[in-house]
Amino acid sequence: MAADLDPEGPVPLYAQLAEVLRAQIVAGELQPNRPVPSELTLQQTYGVSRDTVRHALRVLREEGLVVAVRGKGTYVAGQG
Amino acid sequence: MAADLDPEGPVPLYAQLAEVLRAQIVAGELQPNRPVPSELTLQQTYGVSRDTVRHALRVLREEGLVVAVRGKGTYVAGQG
DNA sequence: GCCCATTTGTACGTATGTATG
DNA sequence: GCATACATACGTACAAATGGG
Repeated sequence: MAADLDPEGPVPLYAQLAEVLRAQIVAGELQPNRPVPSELTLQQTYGVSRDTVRHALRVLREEGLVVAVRGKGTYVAGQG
Repeated sequence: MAADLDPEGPVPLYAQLAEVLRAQIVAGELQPNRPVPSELTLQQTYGVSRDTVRHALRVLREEGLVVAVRGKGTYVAGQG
């Protein structure tokens, strides 16, 4: 599911996107040690810029929910 | 003293700038509860983009060394 | 080893919004 | 109203790492 984001709302787009992805992780739609959609895919899926995508992913990285690997992708964090 | 950054070196500009500012804070050249130079000033002083300046400041914020206050400035963290 | 596509990382430019003074 | 300053968000380009052919 790609719930639309609301550019008009008070919540920044990056925060909205982070929340969407966080929910998918918590719900198990995105599984541990499996890749999150690429930045390009997320851009196209949600109609936002890469800056916004990367800001959202940064939030999730800081929460320890995902791990980015250069040249490969961004993965849902595993057990450790 | 505005040590030049090295765009050719292996260390990212934002990391170099963060290190310069961190050193100034630790050395007391930038004092607690006093403002760090503005993003614009840092851009001009070091000849880097706003993104680079903001990235450097974000690093310092995450380290708890500075606190950004919207509409005012970025301040060296105080004791409490 | 080399080229190429993909993906994340870094860097810069610009515009607009929001808050303070 | 205006200037300053941080926050968000759009765009572009190139570098670096990975993996397939």
